[in-house]
Amino acid sequence: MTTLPKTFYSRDTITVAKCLLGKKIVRKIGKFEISGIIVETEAYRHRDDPASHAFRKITERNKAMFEEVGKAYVYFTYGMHYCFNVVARNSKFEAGAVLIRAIIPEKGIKIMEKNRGIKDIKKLANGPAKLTQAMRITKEHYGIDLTTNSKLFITEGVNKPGKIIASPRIGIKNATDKLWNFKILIK
DNA sequence: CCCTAGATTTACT
DNA sequence: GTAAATCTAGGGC
Repeated sequence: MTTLPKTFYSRDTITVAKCLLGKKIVRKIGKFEISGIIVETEAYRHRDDPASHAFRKITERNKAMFEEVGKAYVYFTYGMHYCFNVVARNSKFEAGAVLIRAIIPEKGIKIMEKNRGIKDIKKLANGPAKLTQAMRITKEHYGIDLTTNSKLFITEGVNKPGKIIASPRIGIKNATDKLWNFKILIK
């Protein structure tokens, strides 16, 4: 299982968002391993994307989106939730990231159930704040390099994602005409 | 099943 | 001060 390289993330943010579908997120906590297949993503870009955190200017919160591709951008919102993004962009943009919105749990399901406090597998990680809670991703992962980190990284998963469904992004008010939410149906 | 409201921190129109 | 890349519980149907 090889970790996805920097070159994977050095492409257009939207391309990376689509290509991340079907890939696998691996999280190691002590000797335990948690993993899941990515089934939904959203692309957030820079100057052409009013819905992006990076649209206006660089700030303390969004600065990771301007840093090296392949890093993690974790932000805190609604007073109680973390969301997990991967920095990705080509050379045309100064900033960009892909929000991981949902995964299908694979390994470590018992740990995820414990982290989430529920047992319904379908609801374990089917939302951006749910998967961070299930995998224990927090601010301490802000800015880590997913291409070199051994506790949290992304590898090849199922190779053929099949049909990709494009939709408007969720929970935003601007740029709802852009179909930058991508998902696949498993089974 | 669908809809509504509340939780609670951060960042800045 | 208020809106935010959200989730859950609870009530009505």
